[in-house]
Amino acid sequence: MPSDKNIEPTISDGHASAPPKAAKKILDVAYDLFYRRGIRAIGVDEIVKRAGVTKPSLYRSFPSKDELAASYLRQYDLEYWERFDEAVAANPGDPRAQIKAFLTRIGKRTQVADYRGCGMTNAAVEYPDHSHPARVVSEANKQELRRRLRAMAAAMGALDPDTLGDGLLLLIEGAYISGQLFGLGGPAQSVARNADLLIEASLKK
Amino acid sequence: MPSDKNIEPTISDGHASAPPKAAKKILDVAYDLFYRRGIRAIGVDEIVKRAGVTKPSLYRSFPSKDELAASYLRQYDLEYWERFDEAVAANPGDPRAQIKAFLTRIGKRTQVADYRGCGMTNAAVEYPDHSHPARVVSEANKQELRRRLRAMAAAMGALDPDTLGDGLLLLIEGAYISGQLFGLGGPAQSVARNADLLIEASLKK
DNA sequence: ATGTATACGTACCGACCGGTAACATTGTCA
DNA sequence: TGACAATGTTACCGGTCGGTACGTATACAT
Repeated sequence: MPSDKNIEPTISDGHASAPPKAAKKILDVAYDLFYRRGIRAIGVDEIVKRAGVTKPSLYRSFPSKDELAASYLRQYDLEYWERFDEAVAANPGDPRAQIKAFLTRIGKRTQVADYRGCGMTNAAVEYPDHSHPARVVSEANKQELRRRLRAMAAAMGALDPDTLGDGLLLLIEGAYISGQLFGLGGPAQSVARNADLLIEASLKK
Repeated sequence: MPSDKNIEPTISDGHASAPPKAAKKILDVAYDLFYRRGIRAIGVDEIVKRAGVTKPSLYRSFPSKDELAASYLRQYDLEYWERFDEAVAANPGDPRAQIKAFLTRIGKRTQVADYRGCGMTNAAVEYPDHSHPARVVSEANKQELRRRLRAMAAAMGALDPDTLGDGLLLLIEGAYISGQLFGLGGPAQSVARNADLLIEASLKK
């Protein structure tokens, strides 16, 4: 599989004005459009038009639209764990506070009129086929999220860490979805409070 | 808006062999395909082919594909509240048991390899535009679900009924989504247990 | 200056999208 | 038998889909 054609193999861009790299512009535009309006809803023509490039440029950097969608999600994955790790780093050694910080942030992000939820979740809904490149990335992201939540539930001292970890995952996914369903004033604003109640009820006495 | 062309306005079908009604076959096939594979993923050609009818027949009964999708969701809505009311009727006067029965059922339904979640939720993810006919139906269904859950939380005697109702909604949506993300053995199997823990932690002492 | 490699643009492909026009066929009831 | 409504048949529309063949421009090394 010679798919070495991806992003930024160039040197180090030492001095001024390196060529803006068509592939990067394409991925940036695709990221925005795929996330906001859905992958199936966006055609490659619109992507190249908004990126100011042409279609062959897209297909020189990405083997197919499906693979471009997978690249979008790989980028999303990176930024997702950045946000997660920020909440963790802000509360060292206190998994319960880490969760609370992460969920408070999610709860806030959902409180805008056009919130679009989680790009990973949305992609999985759009592509039920488990072998689709985008879905493969999405499922891996969710498996990792589950793993981390269960580990943190164990670190909190939960009676049944796997159940608590999964409960937190359900609340998080519920926040992503109901955030885009209800918009402002929706149920997602209470995700941190509900999570804390669930944690309290799940700890060893 | 003369959209009186829908389903079954015919008399009572007293005796044998009423014409099988193309509109019903179309809606049945569309229901199955839209739900299992997504609305955007299915073209009208495939629907009419699988239904054994022709395209003009579809457009005589439904003004557009978008409206057919909305009709699919209206049918989904009917069956959704049937299932909900079953769980309610099975536990008269006991809202906590009603919730538990409903969530136990959801948890079980998610435990198959190709579970596809909630048709309402999926449609909202596919159509971010709030004015889309399918999304209008979806949002109405979720508003009603929220209303009922909050009312039941109040009937349980929760300290903060709106927060508990919303927490249950988050768990339910999380179960729908993680059911299709993880399949067998996923977090959705614990939705009833987590809901019961959350309820326990939310009641007046 | 010239070769070479890489990045880009023009123009095009067949297939499918949702949707329609015009007409033939059928079954049902009066 | 005749009239009506529902369905089927065939052919078609413009637009968009994802994807590509092929020629051109630019940059750099020699």
